[in-house]
Amino acid sequence: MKLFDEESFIHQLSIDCVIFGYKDAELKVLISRINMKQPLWALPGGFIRHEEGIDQAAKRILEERTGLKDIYLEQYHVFGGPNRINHEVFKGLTTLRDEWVDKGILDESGMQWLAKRFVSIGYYALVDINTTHPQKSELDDSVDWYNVKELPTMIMDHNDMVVQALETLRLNLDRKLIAFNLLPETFTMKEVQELYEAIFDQPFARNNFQKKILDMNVLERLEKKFTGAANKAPYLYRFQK
Amino acid sequence: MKLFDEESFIHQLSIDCVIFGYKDAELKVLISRINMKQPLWALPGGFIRHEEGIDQAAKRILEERTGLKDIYLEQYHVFGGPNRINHEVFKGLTTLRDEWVDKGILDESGMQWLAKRFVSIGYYALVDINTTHPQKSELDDSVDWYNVKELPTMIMDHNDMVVQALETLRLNLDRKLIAFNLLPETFTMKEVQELYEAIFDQPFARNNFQKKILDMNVLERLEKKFTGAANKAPYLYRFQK
DNA sequence: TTTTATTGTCTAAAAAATAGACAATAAATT
DNA sequence: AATTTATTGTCTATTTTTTAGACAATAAAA
Repeated sequence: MKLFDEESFIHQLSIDCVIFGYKDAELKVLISRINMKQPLWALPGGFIRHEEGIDQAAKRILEERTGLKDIYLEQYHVFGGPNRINHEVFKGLTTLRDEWVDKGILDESGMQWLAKRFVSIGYYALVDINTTHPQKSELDDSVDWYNVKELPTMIMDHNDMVVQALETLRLNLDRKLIAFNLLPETFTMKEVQELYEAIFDQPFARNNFQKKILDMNVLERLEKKFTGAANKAPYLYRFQK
Repeated sequence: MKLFDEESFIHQLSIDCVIFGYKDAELKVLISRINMKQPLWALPGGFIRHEEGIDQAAKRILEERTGLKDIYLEQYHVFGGPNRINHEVFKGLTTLRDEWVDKGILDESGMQWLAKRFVSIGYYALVDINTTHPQKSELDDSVDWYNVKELPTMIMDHNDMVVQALETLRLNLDRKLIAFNLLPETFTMKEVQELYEAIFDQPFARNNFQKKILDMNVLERLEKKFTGAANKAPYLYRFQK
């Protein structure tokens, strides 16, 4: 099967996904290492089919590249500089060309397509790492979580795409109540706070933070959690809305 | 000269501009009536050249379609439904086809291109109507200001594009200090307030509104304005930042 | 039994937003 | 010339929100 079937897709328009995850009090991003002779890191991305809407395309692309299903993605910015060309992948493909052409997954017109200048729509989402198990596709060597503060150098402007997605995330965190997507089914208030501190990369006052979150009126308080620690047991909360 | 030269542009990707203007305490939008047998209303839009960035393209398109120069446009949303096809304009073109093909401004491949499904990047801006004089292009019968509350029915999803642009405008008005673009060089506080009331479609308290605006520290107070009215003369202000 | 660490909540203080009041003023009215 | 009217600019009081400080409750360790 042809991997880059230029007939099926809108040309020169792509989608890239910034998937934030959270674990061990650290904010992470899902990044794939592309299956090439020399390693290339990139956000999970792809192209838009003629018969699908862009939101739908973003969902499909994310699933194809990472196996993640039913993730709510939100578009946040379009990246369209005049020379936005994927030199890195194109260079990698040329070294693989003969092998892949033989296998029938790449042909000349596919190569020409990928060498063009692309405009890319950035989408972002937040997921709970504990319940999310990315599966790499045949395009990639790996799909893994990287600490947002220690990202590898990615192709094109993908590092900048993450920076801008993070800005959008911070702006929308309270308004859209998306933070709770990053937490397990039940959680303590301390866990919520650590999550906020990871996302904003700054500390919050415990007393006022608790009040602010409870005043949102979207959390249900459950029983206390006996942690075995030498202190008062915290309540567990569940997100409801 | 060929009007729709499909070779020069990225296919299936367009830009549409929502230009807000303000006059007589009313918020207006710049809308063109396309030069067709039967009238079609549309936002000023166009396509992206291979060698230009999208922001640059938006500026060029706006100038080509309306004559407006040096307007700061900001992208706000991408519209990419699965069947986003410009039926209206295509239908209009078919009735003009023979005439235009004769003139050499349209050919078969141009028609095929325009019949495709398009993803459109929405841009918006604010301008001072008093110092802005839109000039229609040869594509259009007219380019005119319409009250945002009484817009004509436009092609495709252009009415929805305006709604979403207005939401973005309201969210960003204070943060980006764009309101003052809608006012003449010097203005009174009452004029600023009327502008805000037009944009938000709601009244503000005069005393507190004045305080809020002055606390932004971006206005310079000039001399008083002798209006000839039977009351205290208001100060004039100038935007400086 | 006392100590320690952490949680939940209360209150005080500070800051910001809202509402009410009034003096200043330019022209119209008397 | 004095008074009235309409509008502007600003001040203060009030309310609401945010921030900071304090302390009781609690589970286990000492």
